[in-house]
Amino acid sequence: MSNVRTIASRAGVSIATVSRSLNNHPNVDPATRQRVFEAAASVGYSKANSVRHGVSTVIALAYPGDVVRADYGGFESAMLAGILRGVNEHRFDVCVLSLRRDLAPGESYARLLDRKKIAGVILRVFEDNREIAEQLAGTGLPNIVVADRYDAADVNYICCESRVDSRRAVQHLIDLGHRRIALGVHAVRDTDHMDRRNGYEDAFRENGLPLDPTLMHEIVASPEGGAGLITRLMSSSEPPTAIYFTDPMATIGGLRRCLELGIRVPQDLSIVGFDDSDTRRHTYPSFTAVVQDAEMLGFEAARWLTRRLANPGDTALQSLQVVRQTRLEINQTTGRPPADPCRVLPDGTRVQLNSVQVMQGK
Amino acid sequence: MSNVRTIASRAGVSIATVSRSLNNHPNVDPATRQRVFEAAASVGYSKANSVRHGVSTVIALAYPGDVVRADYGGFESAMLAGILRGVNEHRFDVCVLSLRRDLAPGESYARLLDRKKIAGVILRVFEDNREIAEQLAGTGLPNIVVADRYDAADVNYICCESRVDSRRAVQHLIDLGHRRIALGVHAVRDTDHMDRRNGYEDAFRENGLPLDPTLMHEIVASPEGGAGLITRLMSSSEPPTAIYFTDPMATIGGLRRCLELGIRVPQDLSIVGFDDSDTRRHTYPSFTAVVQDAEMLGFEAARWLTRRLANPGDTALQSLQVVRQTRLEINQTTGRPPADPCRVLPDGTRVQLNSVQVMQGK
DNA sequence: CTGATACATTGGAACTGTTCCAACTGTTCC
DNA sequence: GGAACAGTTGGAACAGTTCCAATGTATCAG
Repeated sequence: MSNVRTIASRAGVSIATVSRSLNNHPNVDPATRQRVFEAAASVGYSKANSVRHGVSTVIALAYPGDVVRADYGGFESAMLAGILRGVNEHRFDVCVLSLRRDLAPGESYARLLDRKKIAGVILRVFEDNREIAEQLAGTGLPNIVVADRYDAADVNYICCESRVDSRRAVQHLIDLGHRRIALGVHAVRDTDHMDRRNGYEDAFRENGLPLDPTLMHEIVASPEGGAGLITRLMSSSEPPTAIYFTDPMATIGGLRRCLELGIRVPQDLSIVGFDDSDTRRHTYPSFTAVVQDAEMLGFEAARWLTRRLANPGDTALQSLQVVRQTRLEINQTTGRPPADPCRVLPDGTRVQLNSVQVMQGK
Repeated sequence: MSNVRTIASRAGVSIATVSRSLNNHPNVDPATRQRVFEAAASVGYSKANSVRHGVSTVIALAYPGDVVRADYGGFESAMLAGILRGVNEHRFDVCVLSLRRDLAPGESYARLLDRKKIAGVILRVFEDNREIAEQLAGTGLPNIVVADRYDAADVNYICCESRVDSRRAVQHLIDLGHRRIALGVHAVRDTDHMDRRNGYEDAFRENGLPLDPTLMHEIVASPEGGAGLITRLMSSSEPPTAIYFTDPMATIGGLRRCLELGIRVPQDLSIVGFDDSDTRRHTYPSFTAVVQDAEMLGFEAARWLTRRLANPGDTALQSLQVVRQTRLEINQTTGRPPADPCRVLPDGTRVQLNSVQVMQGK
C-alpha cells in the first residue's frame, strides 16, 4: 500500500522529508516539496484513510474564503443544522474550514484536506470558486457541492431548482391581474441568480408580455438592498404594482420599508419573496414566497457523504446529483393590483396617478 | 513522559489494550477499560498533545446534547461566526460536537475530547449540564464556557450580564409613565433567565411598585410563545400597557401578533425586547431592546482559547472570567402609556376599559 | 459429563507517521 | 582562508494503531 516510505523512494528523499512536505513544515525546499506532492499523487496517498493510524471520521463544511459572515437570512445556519443532523447516522463529526486561509503554495485542495485528516467534504462554492469543486472531483476525496449545480458528470451536488417556481410566482401575480411586475434579484452570479431571473422572464414570455428593463434590478441581498429598491421604484413616475424579491433578507427589508412609507401590502403593492427557512412566517403580513429548504439540503448532503464513507464499496453511493424543487407558498402579501395606483415619495407622500389629488401618507 | 507504554505498565495490560480502551473500541472488558482510564488519568495522559504525533490545531464548539436545532434568534450562528473569526489569528480549525452522542460508558468528557484530538473546547452548556463545565475544569484540557457564568474559580467563562440593562429597560418604561408592565421570560433556567427576571424585579422594588404575579409569565422562546402571551394578556380584564420580552424570537412573535390584532405599538402597548444580533432592526417598527453581542462573545472566547493553546507557558492566559455588559437601545416600540387603555380580544375586537363603547378592531 | 464450537478478550509484533538531532551544503563576513 | 550561519536533508528513535495468534470462557449437542 501507499505510505510515506513508498512516496520517499519514489521521490528519492527520506521519509522525514516526505512527512515535512505533506504537513507544510517550513525548511523544505519548494522543489523537493513539489516532487513529494507529485509522488504522493501518483500513488494515491491519503493520510486520512491511513489504516494504521486511525481512520478519520471527520467531514468538513468548507468555504472557499472567509467563512460565513453574519448569516441573517439563515441559509448557512439552517444548512449547518441539517448537516449536523445528517452525520449522526454514522457518527461523523463536522469541521468548518476556510480553504483559502490554510492553502500552502503549490498545495492542492485535496492535499490540504488530507493534511487536516478530513475524510470527506461538503463544499459551499460561489461564482468565482467553481474550479475548486472541479479540481476536487478528480481526486479520491469524497465531496459534494451544496446549493449549486454542474454540467460535469464527476461533480457531486445537491441543490434546489427555483426557476419553475419563480415562473409560477410571477404567473400567480399575472393571474391576479398584475402587469407591472418588478424584479429585485440578488447580485451574486450563481445558478440561483440565473434560475430566478430566468423564471421571471419565462413567465413574461409565456404570457406574451414585454420585459421592461426599468423594472429589473440587481440589488444587494440585504434588508437595505430590498428597502432601497422599494423606495426607488415606488417613487418613480410609473411604479410597479408587484415585485419579486429573490432573497429573504431583501424581502424583509422591502416589506419593512413598505410599512414605513405607508404602502399597504398587498392593497397598494403585492410582494413575492424568497425564503430559505421560516422567515416568511415571522413577518407581518406573512409573505408569499418561493421556499427552499436549506436544512434538508444540508441533511441529505451529509447523510449521503457519510454513508459513502462508511460503505466504500457500495457503487450505488459513488455519485450523487440531485436537484430538488422549491415550492411556492401563497401567503398574505399578494393580492389584486390596486384600482387607483399611486406613487409614494421617499417621505411617505402619496401621489395619486390618475388625478392631481395629493394626500399625506398614513 | 506519559505515553501508552507508561499507561500499559501502570494498568498491567498491553499497549494494544490501552489503545483499544482509549479509542472506545469494542471487545474490551469494561473493568479493564476502567483500569486503563484510571491509569491514563493518573499520569495526565493526552493524545491531542502527544508531541510525536502532530499537535492538534482543532478546537471544538461543544454542545451537551443535540447540537443546535434551527437557530431562529441567531444567537448560535452569530456566536459561531465570531468563533470562526477568532481562531484565525493562530490558524485553528473548529469542529462542532455533540458531547452526549459519542460519550462511551465510563468515559470522561476530557477523554472523549482527547480521543477526538481536540486541543481545546468552547462549551455551550445549559441549566442541566453545568456539571460538564465543572468536570472539565479539573482536567488539563483548556476550555471556556460561553454565555453562562460560574462561582467556581476554576471555570473559565465569557458572558453578558443583562440584569442591569433589564432594570434600565423597565425603568425606561416606568419613566414613560407605565405601571402595568408585564414580563415574558423564556422558560430556560439559566443565568440569563435569572438576570432578566431579577432586573425586572429590581426596577419594581426601586420604584416602590408591587410585583404582580399575574403579569409575570414564563413562555417558550419562540414566535408562538410571544404571540400567545400577547393574545392572553391583552384579552384579560386588566391588560398591561407595556411588556418586556427576554428573548428575540418571542419579541418578534409578540410584535407580529400586535399588528395582527390591530394593537398599535407603542400607542396601545409598549414593547421592550431582547436581541442577540440585528433582529431589532428587521422588524417594523424597530423594537427597543436589551442587546447582547453574540458574535463578540464567540470571537473573544475563541481568541483567548487559541492564544492560550499557542502560548502554553503564558500565565496571563491561564484563566479567563469575563462579564461583558449588554446595552439598552431605545427604538420605536416604547412610548407613553395610552390615555384610554383598552382590551383587545383574540378576534381583534377592542373593548374600551373606561366605557361600554365597543368598536371593531383595526 | 464431555468434547466441540463460538465468542470475547488479550498481548506480541508489525506497521505508520512525526520529530529530534546530527550532518551536510553553500553563503556571508571578518 | 576560515569561522559562523542558515537552510536543507536523512537516520534513528519514538508514539499510537491494528493484525493476528493465543488464551480463556460460555454454550450446547450428544
